Amino acid sequence: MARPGNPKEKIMATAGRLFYEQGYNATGINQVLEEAGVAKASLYTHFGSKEELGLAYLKEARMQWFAAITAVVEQKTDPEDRLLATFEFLEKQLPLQHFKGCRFINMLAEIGDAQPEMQQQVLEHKRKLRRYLHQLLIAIPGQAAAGTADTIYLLFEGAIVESKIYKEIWPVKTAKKTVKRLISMD
Amino acid sequence: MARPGNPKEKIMATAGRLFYEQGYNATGINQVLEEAGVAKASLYTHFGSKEELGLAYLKEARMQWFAAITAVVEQKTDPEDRLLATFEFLEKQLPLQHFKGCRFINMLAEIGDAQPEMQQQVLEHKRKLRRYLHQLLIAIPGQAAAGTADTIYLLFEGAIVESKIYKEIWPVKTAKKTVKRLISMD
DNA sequence: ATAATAATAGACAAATTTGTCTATTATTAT
DNA sequence: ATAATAATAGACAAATTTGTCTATTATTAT
Repeated sequence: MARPGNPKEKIMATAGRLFYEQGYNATGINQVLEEAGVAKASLYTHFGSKEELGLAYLKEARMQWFAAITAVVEQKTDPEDRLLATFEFLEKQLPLQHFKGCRFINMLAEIGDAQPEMQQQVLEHKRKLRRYLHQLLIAIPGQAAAGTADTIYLLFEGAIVESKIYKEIWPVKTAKKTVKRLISMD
Repeated sequence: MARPGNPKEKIMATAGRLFYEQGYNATGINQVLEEAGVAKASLYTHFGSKEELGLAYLKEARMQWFAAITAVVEQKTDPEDRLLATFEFLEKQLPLQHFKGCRFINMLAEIGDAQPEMQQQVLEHKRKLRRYLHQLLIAIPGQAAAGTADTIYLLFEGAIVESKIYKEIWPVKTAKKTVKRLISMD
């Protein structure tokens, strides 16, 4: 079961996969260790506890998620195409991940007020996404934004969550269609 | 810790509260028993396992949730008011529940493909909600529906999820405003 | 009143979970 | 080459988890 990379990276990769596939609480540290092919002490020297591993997971996921979505958006030059590319990102990504939904929303459902740092990571991730969509919208000439940016944000988030529930892509397509309609209204 | 009702009802009430507040996996059977003031054997005669209790919880929650939302909708007679009343239901309900979000989406984040019956309950709950919103929309004269009903559904769901993340009510207000705008377009 | 049923307290088991610690081996830097 | 550092295997502990079982008590129906 040896995997490429140093023990810390192996733990991060395996935990990232298992937390997403099975959930944070349903994944034991022993399974992570076993599938990563790494000694238990390595986990506790690099991360102090399971909770810190969970926090590291969220931080890593934030970075990777934004890297992935911006990479797709930056392939486009037209402002409208750039906004719509965020939904095309979902259309490609969600089926590839077997409609497991959003890592952050999933984690938030599992943790409580006893883990404020994790809650904070989720909140900051979503704030950043909200700002990002807002920026993409106001880059389109003649878009006053106002409530429209938040509507787009709600549709984006709704699309992720519902495609998880139905394990179908129509929520993303519907959201994208509505966004097109909204930005052609003003 | 004696609570009103027979043991089965006490377990349902306590599990319903704890699963929602703490999450399903984070809530042990012993805590449910202790807070319900009920013997362990009572749980295992009425429900065969924790998983069956989880399933009963979802079924009960489905019933109660629809009873609550339809009660609010049925106070209105004007079709447009009836559709908007669903968002007013959220505006009232979510803060009262301290923005814990949707019981079904929360549960879905915790369970995997090993619990298909629970997944099915979530799916059927959401299908029913989707149909319900569709019906409320097409009752408004001059509404062709088409994709609009699903857009409203996505905004409704997005509003629940995001108000949980931000612990603020603006997502519901934004969603409601957009729905008003959408139905006055055609 | 009495018999049948339901519920209780709580011991117990088996498995699992997070986390620590030790002795040994491998890797890296000088 | 050698010393310092990193990683390993795995025993061990303490707590927790789900679930079973027993002997006793309370409730309900006749």
